[in-house]
Amino acid sequence: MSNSKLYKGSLTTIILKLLNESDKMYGYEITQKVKELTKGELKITEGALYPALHKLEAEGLLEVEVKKVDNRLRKYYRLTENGEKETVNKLNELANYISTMQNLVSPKLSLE
Amino acid sequence: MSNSKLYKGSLTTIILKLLNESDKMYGYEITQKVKELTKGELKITEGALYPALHKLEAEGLLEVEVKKVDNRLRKYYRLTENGEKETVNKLNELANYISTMQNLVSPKLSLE
DNA sequence: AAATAATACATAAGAATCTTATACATAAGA
DNA sequence: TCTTATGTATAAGATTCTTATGTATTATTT
Repeated sequence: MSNSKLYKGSLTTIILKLLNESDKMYGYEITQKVKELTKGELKITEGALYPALHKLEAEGLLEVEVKKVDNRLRKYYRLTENGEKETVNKLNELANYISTMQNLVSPKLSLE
Repeated sequence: MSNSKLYKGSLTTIILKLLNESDKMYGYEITQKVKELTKGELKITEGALYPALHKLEAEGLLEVEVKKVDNRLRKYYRLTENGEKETVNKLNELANYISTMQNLVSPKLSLE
């Protein structure tokens, strides 16, 4: 995803949030969207993406619709009801993470 | 560390930053400090911490000083010169990560 | 006095997530 | 024609963490 290890664990959050905005998306589209939105900072590899999508589907957070476009296969994913709930959870977790980490690394206001 | 998977990959950054502030610390002290600073949000387990410290030492980012206090062993860690440089890198990576993720998940300002 | 919690370190098996490599297939561009 | 782009998929290996276990001393509680 990036040379930084911090992105480890973030992929699910990213997928859910993008699907929450875009209604339905297919895998390759997600990789391109992320590359575009982050101006190349973050590149989702297929080896990470597809297993993640399959897992989310298996967990009932995503549902699939297969389409053939230009004689090529596309698997469109969209959030299920549980998927929408989980999106809220994941976004809260991200906000918490950011807050906690900022608190940990920001120079403390010293009272001495 | 937490029920949230987002913390995966953050431990090194946390350790380096704490040592950057506190000059020298020992492992158990780090776990307590993190618990205190995050008000219990984040608990560093020994199974994660000690291997991480050993790895940082092996990489030459930390150096160790063993002391006996109250007949109990303490291994004080402090940043080496390279460790200080790497701390800067890690903090930049964190700032980048936060910025990128906020950009990804924040509702976009639509121009349409 | 005895049991438990706290302090202090360590490692090993397994889970989870990602990288890297490979595979297949079609369409578009050089 | 060869490479790049589009599109999905999996498998081996690396990395990081969880959970469990082990050892040892000191402090606290029962």
